[in-house]
Amino acid sequence: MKLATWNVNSIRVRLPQLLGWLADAQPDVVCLQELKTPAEGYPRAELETAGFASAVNGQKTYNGVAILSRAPAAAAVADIPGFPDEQRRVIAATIGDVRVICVYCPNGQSVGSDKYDYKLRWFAALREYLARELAAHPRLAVAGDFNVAPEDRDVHDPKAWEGQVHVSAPEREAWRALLEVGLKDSFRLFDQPEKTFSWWDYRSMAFRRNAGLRIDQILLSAELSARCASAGIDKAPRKLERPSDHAPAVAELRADGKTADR
DNA sequence: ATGGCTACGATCCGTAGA
Repeated sequence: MKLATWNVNSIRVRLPQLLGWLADAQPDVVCLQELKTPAEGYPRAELETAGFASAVNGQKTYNGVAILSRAPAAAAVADIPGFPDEQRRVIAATIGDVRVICVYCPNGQSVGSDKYDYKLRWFAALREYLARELAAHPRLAVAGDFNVAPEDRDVHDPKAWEGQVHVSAPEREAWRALLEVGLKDSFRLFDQPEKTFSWWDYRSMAFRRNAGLRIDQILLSAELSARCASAGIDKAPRKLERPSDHAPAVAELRADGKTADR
């Protein structure tokens, strides 16, 4: 199973690029963030024609998430159960033998702001949700835009970013607390090229300067980590005309029953 | 130099993203 996550920054604007990337990259499951449309504006039919079912949690203008899958998705659950929130940031579904949770974590705006406090409360609620889900589903993947660069090597210029939102110590602790329930960052299961990022600012030619952050991740339970054959970032869509500011993160899982050679 | 770009929705600017 080839699993991906991509913050598309408007599904309607990015649909041609998404369809092109689905055809090129041939993923089996794709978590999408920042749809920026309610369910009625979601291009379900076009994606079905491309071979993908959709589990959608949409919202007008902001947020919005979906899980695309070639195989049917079962037991879809929207949002974080028990955490009242107007913002549509989470959708979960089971595809084959894997429970997939797609997340669009809050941005946080600036350290100390109301939105930053919301971000930390939101992460605490997500952690409790993931602990419950992991107990019920040992084959769990949590993929999305976490809006946290976990380590300095995930930041193009750690000095310039020091203490800022996306890298502040409380955010990194909140991100790390997600792993402590029993998840691993698939990207770090493998040697990776230095300065590999998943987001680049639209401004100041940031992509050309590779001035980015690695804030999009695919977290895997122990059972799925053992099945993970590769992980990386596909920068190709970021090079197109009118791109999303994010590139897809990808992880390949071996079929059940096979074990890693490593 | 505290800007720079993109998307949205309601206008011709404000909000938000990261």
